[in-house]
Amino acid sequence: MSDGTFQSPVGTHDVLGPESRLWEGVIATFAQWAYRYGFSLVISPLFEDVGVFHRGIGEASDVAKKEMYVFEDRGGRRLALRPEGTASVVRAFVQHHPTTPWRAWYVTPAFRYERPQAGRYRQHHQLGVEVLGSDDPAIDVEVIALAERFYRAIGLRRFRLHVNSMGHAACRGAYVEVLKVYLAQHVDELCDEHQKVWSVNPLRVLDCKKAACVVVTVAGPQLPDYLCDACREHFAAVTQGLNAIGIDFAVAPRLVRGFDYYTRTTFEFSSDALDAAQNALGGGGRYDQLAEQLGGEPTSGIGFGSGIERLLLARHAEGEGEALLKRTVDVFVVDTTGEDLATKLVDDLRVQGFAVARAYDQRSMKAQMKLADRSGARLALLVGPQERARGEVTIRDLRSADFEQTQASVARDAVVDAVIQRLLK
RNA sequence: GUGGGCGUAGCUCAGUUGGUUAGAGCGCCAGGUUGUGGUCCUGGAGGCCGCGGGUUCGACCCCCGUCGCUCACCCCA
Repeated sequence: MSDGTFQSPVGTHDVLGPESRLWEGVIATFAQWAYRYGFSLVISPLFEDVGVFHRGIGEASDVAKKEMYVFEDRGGRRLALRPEGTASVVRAFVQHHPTTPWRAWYVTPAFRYERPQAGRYRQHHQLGVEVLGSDDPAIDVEVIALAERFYRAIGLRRFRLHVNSMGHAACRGAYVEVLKVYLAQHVDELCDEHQKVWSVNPLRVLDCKKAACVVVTVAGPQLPDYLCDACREHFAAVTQGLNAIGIDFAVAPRLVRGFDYYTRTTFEFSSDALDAAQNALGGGGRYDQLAEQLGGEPTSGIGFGSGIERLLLARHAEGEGEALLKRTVDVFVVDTTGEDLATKLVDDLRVQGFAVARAYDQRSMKAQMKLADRSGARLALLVGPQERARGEVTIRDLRSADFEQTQASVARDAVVDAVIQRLLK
């Protein structure tokens, strides 16, 4: 638009009411579940030294290579807007040395420069958790369980969980060598793109959805077969733990995630209600090298992140959540005295804990009643010249069919009690 | 980064082979009911037809450009 007005930049969006109610619900639910699992909120800057992300997520990854918002500030510092949540949190851990195991949750925008499409934005929003300072498989289980329980709590049902282990540096390294040899023998069978770039990061080929690559990799060496004893035992403990608490999952030997920092446990939740192009609800895994890569002591960690837009998209696709859109108030105050008696009445009721709305601009009784109806209020309180003269307020039940009978006037001093009695009985 | 579809009222959309005052539904405001919502009736406000240029006697309509939205590829959340 070039008519002198502005609009939100490409790939970004404003969320207004009533849709924002859905966001409130999702975030509040996550905060509640994170609290249950012992996590504390961490708030960290939206931008970091670009090195935090380069060293964290890997310079070869698509996100670091071509999707980051990098800029220089007035002091000549090279900064980047966060493309994901984990690297910043680990940087904060390294900087502040909190006691371990440290359990943090976050909700944050994330920025990636890419062409927007369904379920994909330049600014999207993630919520997630990180645990640093222990490699106990019980923690892997808890992190996965939190994600699963949270998804169910917001109403999702049609999703599945895939888990895998990527091993640690040594056993994954050994696997990558074997994979390279295998891929070298089958180069001409790969998809067009990977025929050229497979050797840069052979693990990426496992992630390729093209039929050609899938055929080759399914028949090739599988990562779980190359795990060292320690990693194998760790993974067995994770799957055993998931079984113990009744969480359904499937082992996906070819599941590797987009960021380089993952080790051992990796997992992804995908929605069956969404198209494959954007069915990833969230995922995560263990990153036992990341703290060290960011200059800290070797510290193992694990976390997961989930996109809020995706969660809402998936829930919508499942036909859930629409009922949450309707916001209502408890009481609507109608005042036609011209003396603003509503101001005190509204304040009294809000202090008592009620959600209260009123009309403004001296509108007619009829117009105010119409607003009262649309507000979804259970009760309307009417103050007009008659009530003012008698020191009363008329209470009307907006939900009852025979409102003529249930309408009653009470003394101004008794209004709060009357409302309490009608709404809390 | 590459390609397809689409830009008309706050929202969802009509708009005939190019023809002069651009429409509907919903929403909003007011009145019918001089103090009473949910139904109904009547009226009203609200549009540089995304923006710029071109063709034409004449453009919402055709052409070019541009910006934006959207979908797909890639990758992800």
